[in-house]
Amino acid sequence: MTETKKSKRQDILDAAIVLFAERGYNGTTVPMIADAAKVGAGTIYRYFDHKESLVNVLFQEKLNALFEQLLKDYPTESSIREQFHHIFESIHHFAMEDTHALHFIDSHCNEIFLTKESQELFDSFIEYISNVVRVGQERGEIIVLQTEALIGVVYGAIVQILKMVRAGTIDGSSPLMDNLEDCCWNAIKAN
Amino acid sequence: MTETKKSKRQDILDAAIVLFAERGYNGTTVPMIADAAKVGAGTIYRYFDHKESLVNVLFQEKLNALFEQLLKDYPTESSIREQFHHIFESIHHFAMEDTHALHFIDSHCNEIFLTKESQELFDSFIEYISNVVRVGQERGEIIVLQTEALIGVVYGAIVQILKMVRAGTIDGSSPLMDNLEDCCWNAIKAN
Amino acid sequence: MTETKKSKRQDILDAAIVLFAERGYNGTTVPMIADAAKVGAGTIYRYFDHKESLVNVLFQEKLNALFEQLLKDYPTESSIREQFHHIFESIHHFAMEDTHALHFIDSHCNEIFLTKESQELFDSFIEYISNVVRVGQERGEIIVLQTEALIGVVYGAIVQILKMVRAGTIDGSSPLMDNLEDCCWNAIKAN
Amino acid sequence: MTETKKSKRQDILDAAIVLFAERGYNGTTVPMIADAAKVGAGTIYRYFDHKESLVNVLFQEKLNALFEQLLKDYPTESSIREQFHHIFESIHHFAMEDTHALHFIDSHCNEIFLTKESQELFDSFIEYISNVVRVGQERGEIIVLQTEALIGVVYGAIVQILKMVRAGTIDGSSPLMDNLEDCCWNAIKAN
DNA sequence: AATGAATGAGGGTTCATTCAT
DNA sequence: AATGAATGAACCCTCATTCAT
Repeated sequence: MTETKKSKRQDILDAAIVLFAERGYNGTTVPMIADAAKVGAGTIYRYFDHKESLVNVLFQEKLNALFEQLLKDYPTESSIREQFHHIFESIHHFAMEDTHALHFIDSHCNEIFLTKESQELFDSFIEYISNVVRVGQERGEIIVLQTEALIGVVYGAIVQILKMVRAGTIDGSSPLMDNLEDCCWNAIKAN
Repeated sequence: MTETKKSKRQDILDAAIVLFAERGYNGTTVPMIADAAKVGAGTIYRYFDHKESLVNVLFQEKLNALFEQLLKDYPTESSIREQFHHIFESIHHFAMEDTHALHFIDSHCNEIFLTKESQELFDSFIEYISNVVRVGQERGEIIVLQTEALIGVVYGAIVQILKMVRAGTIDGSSPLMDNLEDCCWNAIKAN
Repeated sequence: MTETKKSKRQDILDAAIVLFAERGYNGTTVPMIADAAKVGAGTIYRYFDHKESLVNVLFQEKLNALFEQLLKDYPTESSIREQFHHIFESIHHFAMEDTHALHFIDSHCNEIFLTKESQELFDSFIEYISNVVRVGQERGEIIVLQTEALIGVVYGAIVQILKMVRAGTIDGSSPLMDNLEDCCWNAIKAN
Repeated sequence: MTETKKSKRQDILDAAIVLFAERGYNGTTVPMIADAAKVGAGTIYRYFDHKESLVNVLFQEKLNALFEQLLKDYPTESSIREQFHHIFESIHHFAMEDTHALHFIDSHCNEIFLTKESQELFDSFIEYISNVVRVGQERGEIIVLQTEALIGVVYGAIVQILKMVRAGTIDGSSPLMDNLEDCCWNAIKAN
């Protein structure tokens, strides 16, 4: 066959993330995933111990991909504003390339079926950004308020924007997104 | 009995919102709700046609409550900045009074089991705020960018902040919240 | 309704023991039990945590019933021969009253899904008979050979006889059974 | 390779009997057998039509082996007591050589998945012994009671003894086993 | 000949919903 | 009006069997 022949495992992951993003973990049944992935229901269990295992693998894989995007060409030596630009752009880029991943991560990051490992990975992602904010505060580029709160403002704004891009409410291309980055920065910049 | 004797219906709604907020609609079973409400499982069906009906009633009641909070003493004649303050404060107040409601609304507002009516109510809520932003843009108080995008920034930021307050990550009392309101405003104010 | 109205729980147990005796635990499905008991499959789970729980409850209930039969009017002061008679008769009586119970006990007593409690109950049953044999050996009524081995001979013989009665191969009524009791006794009596 | 290289077919049978004896037919999965036999799951289906076919082949092969053991050097001309000795010894020998076979046969001889052929082979085995008992009765060496019942006593006793040997409860070596043979004989001998 | 990935029917179990009490 | 026992459809998962390699 000349069809794109990814592995079944990947087919399953690809089908699952769409459904999890759209319907949530508990609203998605294993047969739904099997149908969407065009595999038998039993096949899913050759690659994943159980449904929870699948969602955790997916969560970690996507979060790692986001993390890699973030760390790629990270401008360690630049100003915090430029680092902020890099972060915003990375997340934006990630959301554009993998339409469902960011929404999936955001809507599942507090669920009780996430393993400790999944939760810690998410925490380390937040921690990474927290450090940038902290340094920005020390350097006087970012206002001095409880760091977590500032993360909340920016994280909430970015994720919501990208949810809207995904929903088609707003357009995810260049001029608007650059302006929205400025908006987010303005929320936390000093002065 | 001298206990607070609200109606069974209210007991059910009160129990359900906590569970829906914490575990999601699909992660919450009807027996769970019945137990938490201290009623028989069958009793729920005397007040609600089915589980979907219950979640829609809850969604609309809570959203209407939020809406009422918003409209109460709304400063129609004031500056957009002052209107923004009112909106921020209203949502904040709502979230403080009813710990689970805002998170419940936000985490369920895109679910497929919401009726058209529920969705339209949510849309009208967003539309109400959109109009404020639009007027602000006309008056030169708010930057001129696609209105929906600005709503997204502010809505995303506020909801995330209040989720963190709920989780105990940040403190929801006065000085910090006032500053965070400024942050949100800075994100969209003109110049 | 004027039908015999035992509890559903008892209906389930009554249906299950027949199936377990005839097809074994693993050869019996929960729907089979539900059909035979004329209850919904879900009803079984109102009374038993899971299938393993059901089989253990059944095992212990039946073994306790056998034990009670054994202890009822037990001739503590009589000769070992008379005690042997009582034991044989008790097991025989038990097997006649509850056609499937003895075969069920015997065919499941070594299964891995039995809980420690079930196993210990069975051990205590065997131990009870062992003590009789031991005393018989001390009194010179029973030959001196490893006690467990003698138990094996008699237990194996009795159970096999009663399996055959159950299968219709032999008749379980008085004259024959008395003679078979003598056979079993002759196997272990002194001289 | 210098390893004992029996056929795959034999590897499968050897693995299967251990599992069937320990876990029962329904408690044993085909992948379990494949793993234990160190063959692919599919390979089993090159040698056996399906799982039922495998268990029937095994049942018949083992029963034939037992039968052969029994017929080897059978003392046709000797006294019934000597024939009894031969039978007891043959079964004992068989059980010592092939630890799981006798238990497998006994625990599966009434199962519904046995083919008519398997059942008839088992019946013919019992019938063979029955004839010995019958002649013994005619010759006045064995008590006159329903033949099947006497078979039950002796068969049940022997099988139970050998199960206990297998379980390690009693020792299967000479002095004890000879005494147990006497026990069994005493159960059915005339006078 | 041999494999083991793939399948889907059917297993044990849960749960939204009904209904006799 | 209120209950919770009862139900059976549908859940997650297993496993006998097939088949491309």
